[in-house]
Amino acid sequence: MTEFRLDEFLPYQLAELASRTSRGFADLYRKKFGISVAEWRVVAHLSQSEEVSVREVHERAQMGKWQVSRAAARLEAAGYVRKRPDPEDGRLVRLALTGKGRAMVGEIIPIALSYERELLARAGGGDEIRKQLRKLLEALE
Amino acid sequence: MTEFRLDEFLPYQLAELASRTSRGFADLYRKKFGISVAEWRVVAHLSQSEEVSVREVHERAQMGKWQVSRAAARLEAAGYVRKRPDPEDGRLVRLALTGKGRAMVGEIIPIALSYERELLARAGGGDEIRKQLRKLLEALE
DNA sequence: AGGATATCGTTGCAATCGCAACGATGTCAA
DNA sequence: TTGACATCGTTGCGATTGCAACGATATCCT
Repeated sequence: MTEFRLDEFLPYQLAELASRTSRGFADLYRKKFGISVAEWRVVAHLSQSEEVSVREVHERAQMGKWQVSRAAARLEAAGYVRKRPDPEDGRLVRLALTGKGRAMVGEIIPIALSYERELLARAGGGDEIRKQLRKLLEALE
Repeated sequence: MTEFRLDEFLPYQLAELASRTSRGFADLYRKKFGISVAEWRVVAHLSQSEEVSVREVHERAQMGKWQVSRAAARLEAAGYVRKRPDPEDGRLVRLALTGKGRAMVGEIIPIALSYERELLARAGGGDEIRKQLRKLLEALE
């Protein structure tokens, strides 16, 4: 049989890295704000754009649209996000951060950046890692 | 507000890479052999070692032991894996591939390697990517 | 105009997941 | 020996996930 080492296999390594970094970071904000990874992604995306539809987040943040929908519902219930129907297209729902939501994102973003910085520092350097990851991502388009 | 781009954020990029590569590869064997990612990991690990306990797979393959247990149960039902109690320690269950299981792994491994090769080739080179991923993994220990 | 078709967001449901608790077995110490 | 404790693998159960179908709205074509 061809010899094969699972822990040298690229998809396995990536899954490992993803689950560890994602969990490590999520632990930093879940306790403080009670939001999930999906909800974090939505508010992070909303912090870039003033007002966006569910569909846009679904496409740009690579989430299922039902994930966005459910995340938005929870975020609205928690007072972080406001939902209103698009005045021009009744099918669309426009999402935007509330003041409370903006405050939360304003707290999380520095945590995110410092988490990332520390990770890259511990891996030595960082620019080279970013470059290689980008190449991989492009290869998967 | 501090500006922040989700698609430049390391944990997000890694999650993206992991889900795409994992899904892309899984599509290649799920249709043919009807096994899940967890089951693939178990058989891949079994292909390296003659006979191992559930606990060993759980530790080395970074899976919850209940995942290993359930995956092993399904694999046994499908005839890919044999389970028997350890003769020296009645608590342990020793897992091993059957002939059918070895045949399956023998088919999947070349697929895995060629999938990985193509991915790295499309990302240009590959050695540098592997090195950077290893550094990241070490940084997360 | 109006019916067929497409798109958007939501929801019902089944499968999967992780945690915690369990029974079974083994170990250790008194 | 025997009782307390540890470890192994499994399972029950609640939470999360993804898919597919749905109602509502918009667009297109005749």
